[in-house]
Amino acid sequence: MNQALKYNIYQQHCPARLFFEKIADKWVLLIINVLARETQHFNLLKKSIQGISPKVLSQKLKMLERDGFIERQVQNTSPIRVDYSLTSLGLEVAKMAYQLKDWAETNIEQVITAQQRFDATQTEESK
Amino acid sequence: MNQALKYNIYQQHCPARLFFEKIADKWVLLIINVLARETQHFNLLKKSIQGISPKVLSQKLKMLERDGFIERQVQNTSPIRVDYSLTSLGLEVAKMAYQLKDWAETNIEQVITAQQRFDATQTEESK
DNA sequence: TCAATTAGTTACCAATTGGTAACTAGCACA
DNA sequence: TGTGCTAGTTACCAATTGGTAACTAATTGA
Repeated sequence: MNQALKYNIYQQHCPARLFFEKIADKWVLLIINVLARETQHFNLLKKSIQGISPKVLSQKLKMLERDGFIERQVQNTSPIRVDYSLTSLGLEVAKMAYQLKDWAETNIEQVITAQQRFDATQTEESK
Repeated sequence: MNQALKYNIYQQHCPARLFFEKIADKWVLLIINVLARETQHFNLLKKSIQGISPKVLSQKLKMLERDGFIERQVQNTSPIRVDYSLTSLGLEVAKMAYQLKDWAETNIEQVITAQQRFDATQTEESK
């Protein structure tokens, strides 16, 4: 059976749609991008992703662990350290997350140009 | 100059980060996926993407047009019809949006399995 | 003249999301 | 015993996001 027929993100209550909504999230994609570089612990992640609060980071990590994208490993060091790393499933999402990140960083100038062009025609029209 | 050094999505106020946050959005990715199949007009888009309200659709389309991802063309039919289609810039994002959609639809079952496994260990622990 | 169709827009409200700051818990070191 | 470190959690509040329903505007055909 074709998966594409079974699950459809355009359908509001389809499990694939609900899941799609979860990964189409800035914090999730940023976290996955950081973990794709290397295993990190909580405070390092917080430092890497500027602007994320411990509350949100904790929530997203929990969700990502439950979904099977990341692995949480408590290290018996002192003070305690908890390592987060991508699973093989998470690594697959990381490829796409990286493409988005890379695209954003290399094409942002084109977007800014488009915005300026658009804004210029808008003020033109309102004359 | 290396673009990767100039723009960095991990930095909170970097233009690339702001832009990344805009495309890491479920409605945006759904709209782009629909338009990647074929040019559509407003009501067709609304029908295709179950659960989107006209307000949100209108807002996102305006943003996507300003950013240079889609083109808005008013057709001189009666009643009026407005066609939305991807630009070449939009087509690039569409490739990534499609990968995410496809991945979600084909791998959702693995995620559900992971969730069940996780939930089982959690109730185990709370005994 | 009135209903229908397309493409929105608007006001108002509800839900979700996220920030802040202070807190807990366990352990080590001075 | 008290301070510092890690890894969170919690309560409370603010901001953002989104839904609903009713509305506009232009045009066509009955």
